[in-house]
Amino acid sequence: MSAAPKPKSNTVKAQDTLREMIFAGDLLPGSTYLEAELAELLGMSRTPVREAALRLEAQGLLEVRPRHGVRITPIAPSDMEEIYEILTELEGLCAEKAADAGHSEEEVQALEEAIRHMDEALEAENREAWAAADEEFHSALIRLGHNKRVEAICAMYNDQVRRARAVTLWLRPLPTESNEAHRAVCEAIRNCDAERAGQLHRAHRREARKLLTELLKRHGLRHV
Amino acid sequence: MSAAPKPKSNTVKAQDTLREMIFAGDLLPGSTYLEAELAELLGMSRTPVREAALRLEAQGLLEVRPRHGVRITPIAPSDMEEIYEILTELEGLCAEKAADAGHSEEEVQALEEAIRHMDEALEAENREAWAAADEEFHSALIRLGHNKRVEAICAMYNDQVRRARAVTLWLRPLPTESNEAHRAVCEAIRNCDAERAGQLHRAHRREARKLLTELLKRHGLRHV
DNA sequence: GCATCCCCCAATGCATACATAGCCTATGGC
DNA sequence: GCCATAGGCTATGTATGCATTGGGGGATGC
Repeated sequence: MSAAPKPKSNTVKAQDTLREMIFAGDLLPGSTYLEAELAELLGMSRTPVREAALRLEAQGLLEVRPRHGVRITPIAPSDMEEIYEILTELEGLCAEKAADAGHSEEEVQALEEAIRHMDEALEAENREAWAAADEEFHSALIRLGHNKRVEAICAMYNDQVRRARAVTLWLRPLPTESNEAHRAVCEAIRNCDAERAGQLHRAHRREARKLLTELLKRHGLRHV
Repeated sequence: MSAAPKPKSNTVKAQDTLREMIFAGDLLPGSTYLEAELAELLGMSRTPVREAALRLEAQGLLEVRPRHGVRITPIAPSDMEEIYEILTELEGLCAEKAADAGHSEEEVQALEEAIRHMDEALEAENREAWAAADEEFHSALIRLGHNKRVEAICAMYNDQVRRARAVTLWLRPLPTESNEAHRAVCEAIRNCDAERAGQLHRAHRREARKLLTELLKRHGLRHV
C-alpha cells in the first residue's frame, strides 16, 4: 500500500501536473500558453486540458482568455495585500472559534506539534522546513475553525501566494519572533480566550503581510 | 442601443441559463441531472454544458459528480452558518477599511441611498423591495472595502444563499431593526471610527444569521 | 513615410463519435 | 429462495474534426 494505484483520469492528471508546473516555475507567470501546446506537453488531447484549465482558473492560478489561450496569473504586491487581508480575517475567525468552541485535545496538539517543528527548523536554520511547519500550523488552526468553506478559501489563497512566499523566504530575516506569536495564539486557545486568540492571530498576520509586501517592493518585484 | 447585440458564446449562454434556472427553482436542489438532458434542454451539445457546469461548480451552485451527472447543491442550515460566518468577517473587514481609508463621498452616498430605499420599502411593507435594497447596501459596503477578491467571494456566497433568503423573507417579521443597524454602521464609517464600524456590522450580521438559521430550523427546512 | 483597411490564417468553440467504467439486472448455483 | 457473479447497457471521459472568429500582417492610398 505504499503507492495507491491511481487510476487518475486525464483531466485530474492535467490539473495536478499544470499545478505543479506553475509552482515549479515551469510555466512563467504572465505568459500565455496555447491549449494545443499544453495538450502536447501533457500527451493528451485538448479536451481534458481545457477542463483542467477551467478548474485551475477557478482557483486563481491561471486565466482562460477566450481565443488567447491560458495566461498564468502573476501575483503583484497589491494582490498579496488583498489575499493577506482575507487570510487575516478568516484565520482570525478560526482562532476565535477554536478558543470558544470545544476544541478537542488532539487538534490543539496538532498546533503544538507544528510549533515544535518550527522551533526545530529555526534551530537548524532550515528555512524550507520552517516554511513547511508554518503552513502546518496555519492549516491546523484553520481546521480548528470547523468551517469547510473557510478551509477551501484559505487553501486556495495559500496556493496563490505560494510562489511569492518561496521567493521571500530567502530574502527575509530568520523568523524568530514569528514562533513567539504562534505560541501566544496557541496559549490563548488553550485558555479559551477567544477574543485574545483572534486579536493575537490577526496582529501576527498583519505583521507578516507588512513584512512580505515590503520585501517584494524593496526588491522591485512587480510580480511573481 | 436598447439591447446590446450579444454574440454570447454557447458556454456563456449555458452558464447564465443554468444559473437562472437554479435560482428560479426549475432545477431542484439535491436532484441530479444528466449532461445530455441539460444539453438537450438548452439546445446545444454536451461540450458547452460541461464547461458551464465546471464554472458553476466553482461558484458552488452545483457539483459535478464523475459518472453521475451534475447535482444541484442544496443549502442546509449548517451551510448557511458557514457562509454567514464568512460574510460576517469579510464585510466587517470592509466596514473597517471603509471607515479608516479615505472613503470617497459618492461611495458613502451609495450606502445612504440604499438605506433610504430600505426605509421606503419598509414603509410600503414591500419585502422584495426591501431585500433588493438590503443587497444594495451590502454590495455598496463591500465595494467600499476596495478588495476585489472579497467582492468576488461575497458575490459568490450571496448567490448561494439567494434561494434560502427568498424563502425566509416571507417567514420573518418585518426587518425594522435591521435598518437601524445599517444606519449605525454608516454613521461610524462617516465618523472614521473603524473599530466601531466593524463591530457594529459584525453584530448585525450575527443577528441576521441567528434569525435566518432559526427560521429554517423552526420550519423544518432541512435544505433549500 | 505613415496610417488604414482588408484578407488570410491560426487558435479556439463546438459538435460528434468512440472508448471505458460503473451499475443494474438476470441467471445460475447452492 | 437467496446470494453471487457475469454480462450488457448507459452515461461519462476523451479524442478528433470542422466552422468561426478575431487578430496580425501586408498592401495600398494619401
